Amino acid sequence: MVFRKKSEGGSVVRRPRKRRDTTLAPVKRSARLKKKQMYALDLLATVAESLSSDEDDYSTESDQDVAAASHNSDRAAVKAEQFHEAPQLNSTALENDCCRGYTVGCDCICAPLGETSIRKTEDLSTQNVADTVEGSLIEKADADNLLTQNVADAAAEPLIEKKPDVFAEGSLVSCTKPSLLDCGLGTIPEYGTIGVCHPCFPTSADVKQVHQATPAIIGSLVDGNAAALHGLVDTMDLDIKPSVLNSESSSGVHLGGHDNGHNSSPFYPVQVQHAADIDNDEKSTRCVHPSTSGSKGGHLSYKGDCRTRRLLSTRMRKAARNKMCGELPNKGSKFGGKKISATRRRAQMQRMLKTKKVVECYSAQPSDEGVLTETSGTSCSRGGQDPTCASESSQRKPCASEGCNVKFIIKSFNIPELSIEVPENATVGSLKRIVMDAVTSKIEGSLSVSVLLQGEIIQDDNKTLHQAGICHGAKPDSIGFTLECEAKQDSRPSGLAPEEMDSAGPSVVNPLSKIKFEQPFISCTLGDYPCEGAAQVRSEICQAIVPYGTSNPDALAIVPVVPRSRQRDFGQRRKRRPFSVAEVELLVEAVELLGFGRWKNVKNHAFRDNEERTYVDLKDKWKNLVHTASIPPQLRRGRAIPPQGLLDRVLAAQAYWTVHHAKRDEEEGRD
DNA sequence: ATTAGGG
DNA sequence: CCCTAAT
Repeated sequence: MVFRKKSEGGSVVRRPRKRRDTTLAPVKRSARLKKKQMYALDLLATVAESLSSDEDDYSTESDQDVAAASHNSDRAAVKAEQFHEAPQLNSTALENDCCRGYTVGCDCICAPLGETSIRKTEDLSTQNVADTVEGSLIEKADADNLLTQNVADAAAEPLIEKKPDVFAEGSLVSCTKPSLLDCGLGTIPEYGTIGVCHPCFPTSADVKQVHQATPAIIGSLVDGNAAALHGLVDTMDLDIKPSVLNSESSSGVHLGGHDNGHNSSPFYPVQVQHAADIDNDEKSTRCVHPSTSGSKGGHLSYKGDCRTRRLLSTRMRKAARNKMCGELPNKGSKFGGKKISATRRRAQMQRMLKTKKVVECYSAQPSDEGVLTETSGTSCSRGGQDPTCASESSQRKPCASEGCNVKFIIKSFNIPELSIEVPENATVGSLKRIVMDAVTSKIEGSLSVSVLLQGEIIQDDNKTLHQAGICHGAKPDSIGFTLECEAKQDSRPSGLAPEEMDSAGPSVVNPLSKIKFEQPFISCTLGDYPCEGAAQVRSEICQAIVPYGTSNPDALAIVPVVPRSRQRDFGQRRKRRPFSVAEVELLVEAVELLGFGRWKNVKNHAFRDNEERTYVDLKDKWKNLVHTASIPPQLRRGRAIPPQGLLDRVLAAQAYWTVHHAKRDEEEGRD
């Protein structure tokens, strides 16, 4: 619903489904308009139709939803604001403070509560786990939020309690810097790749074969909460770089749950995705480091700052817009009347493909019968208590095997990058400990979870899913989650959602509940929904933690979701490289000579050899220079402000060429 | 591919 | 710096 409103906010009539409400150039506009209006009518009709059908669904279901949801939380008591804009990232156990954010990818599969009773394995210990799970869940059966915590606990605890294994990068797990990978861990000149995995569940025979993509099962029987789910964390890649290189410091930690088909829970619907899924064009290794995929060495840094978040969300929105455009491939020709459409749309499609990879790999692919069957059973059993289920079931589209049971899947989540300094004489053991500490210190923080619909973050926590537009009508890739890990800064779990705080009370803080996984919550809550949507978490990495680990090899092989190509790092941008004074001087010189506006010439004249600076950069820089120069010095902010003399030249050149351009234009106008 | 301009 | 529109 949210996105609908947004889309309606634009000029729907004139340009339905247009990505953006931008102004057309005055010229040619009228010419295009007729054609466009005709198309617009068609599209509008289509949109209206779909909207009205959706509305019907809502009208019949919303009341029940509200009723169903009311037991969950006091709507009035819950604050809407749930996002933490100022994550604290500096609490790593390491002295190194240049944490950029490491990435943890996870495949989290949600398990409806009832599923815990389903066991397909004879494995005794697995069964024990199931028992434990069942027990723990029964205790809290009616609190969906608690299940959420359980999942989070399960995912988090192994990280905290288990020791990582370290292995050199030759193993399956991932290279981060392909070009630098040839160095062994011991002699790392610049980067080493360290895999961190959790020791397998005791009953797992595959523990030692991490490099063969054997999933390590993490889980704990000790704690009832944690036992609720089994996380699989199989790999974590970590780039370690000497501090000397801090300027480029980028360490990536990848917690990759992985899956080779060797593990999925017999009693949970598990959808696992290969590590290589995301970057299947990366041959045998998956390069998960954010910096690998960027051009010019840009890093995807999750610094947790507002800007980054804003950037990410912006991009997600845009990606969503792109997707929406892409949803009408056969209608693309309708836009053909616009000349620019062809190339631009193609470019958009390319971008879209890049960003959409994530989406695609999140689309639950119920490739396996057993798993999904279990899912359906649970959903329905759960739904039985809920009137919503029945009504929705009747309305749900008949969808083969998956029925209403495709759950939300969190493929991965990002946590702040971690930079680790390790003395050369460090032992493997100490390295493991360091990595472990670093990771756990991050994980121990909290997860900030955002729910995205069509790329838009749904802010209102009190909305029912239907109200939020999350319903069976939603496209599988329309639902997304962002999980951002925030380092623990104080004892209070900042990642807790307001309602969680409300229900648990500030004084009752289960240490294991600090990490909040929204996804299981959604899965369970939505179990009654005929939701087909698979949740997606945007990140450049695709998996890591797979709960409900099991040693059942069959279950895992089931769901190899193979993405088309390596995912573009979402939100990645070029590494910021402030102009040096020398560069500014060059630029000023060039502009003094050539004038502003012909940036290609300026580039060729002064920055020909500087690959880093494009003419667009120069243009931008000039713009900024003019702005800087035009404001009083007291108001100037920033580290490297060019000397006043240079700024004066900027203003002079700007003034000169402005006049010059004006004269020229005037003359041209006369001619 | 360039240029311009908003964010 | 990014993104988009216009050329």
